[in-house]
Amino acid sequence: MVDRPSLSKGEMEVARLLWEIGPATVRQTFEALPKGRRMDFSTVQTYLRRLEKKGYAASTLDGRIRVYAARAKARTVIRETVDDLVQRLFGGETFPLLRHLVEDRGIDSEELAELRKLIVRLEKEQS
Amino acid sequence: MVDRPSLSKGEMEVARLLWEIGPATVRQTFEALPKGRRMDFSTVQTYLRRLEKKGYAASTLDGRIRVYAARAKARTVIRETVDDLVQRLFGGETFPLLRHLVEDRGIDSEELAELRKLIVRLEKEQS
DNA sequence: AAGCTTCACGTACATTCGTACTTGAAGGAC
DNA sequence: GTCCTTCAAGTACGAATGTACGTGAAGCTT
Repeated sequence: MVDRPSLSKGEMEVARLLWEIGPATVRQTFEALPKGRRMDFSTVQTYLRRLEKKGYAASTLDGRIRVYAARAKARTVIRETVDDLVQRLFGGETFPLLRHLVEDRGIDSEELAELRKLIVRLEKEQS
Repeated sequence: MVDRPSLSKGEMEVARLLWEIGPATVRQTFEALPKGRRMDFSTVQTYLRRLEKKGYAASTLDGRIRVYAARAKARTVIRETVDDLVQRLFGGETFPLLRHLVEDRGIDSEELAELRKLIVRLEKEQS
């Protein structure tokens, strides 16, 4: 529907923070960065500005402080992003990515159980 | 190990073709593009050149024709790429991506069965 | 042998990206 | 009311990206 330019890697990180902590100031977003991920305050500011320009966020001034809120749903952006990746890296096939995830990277038994539940549910729905 | 600059989206598409069809000339790669994916011959050429420069491919001249071969394994590149995505878009958690794949996008019953087999096998291995 | 076709190779060029720094206003501390 | 801190907003700037075009040599066609 709305056609937005796609997110760059850096923008993605910041968008994720916005989804996680809800509407937030630059500083709050900055502080929500995963420890170990160093990024200048003003870099975060730039990303937020760019997110707004691209239509992924909206901001308002609260007094003299600007507050950013996500405008696109995480689910939607994830779908678009993963679609694109699947196209480019897997030629459009989803399953290889799925297989990669469960085979080639540590999935612990808890997640495995969780996944199994998911599958059982889906199998029921499909029958 | 080898530290390569990451692949851009366009480079990814072309790298995938190289993995798929094996060592290939620019033309062969060009012709392996999915129908519907228009890209100039010389754009493909540029991507192959850049893949080589980044260390993902190697080429040799066969007479006057240059032949490109993948140098990085698909599996490795996929791991790196997906790792990066998971970091940025999911804050490092793999499971949400997995859930997205099975829930939010059509997975048919055949794939579901396949996935189930995978899981059963992994559960055995883990126990 | 003259002309088309196909390459390799170099070059181009606007846009986006990552990553900030600067300036000036507003608030708070003392 | 002076100084320090914190913002917003503007600007910066080289590297990477998407997407080609130009040139000149080699080979193919007739």
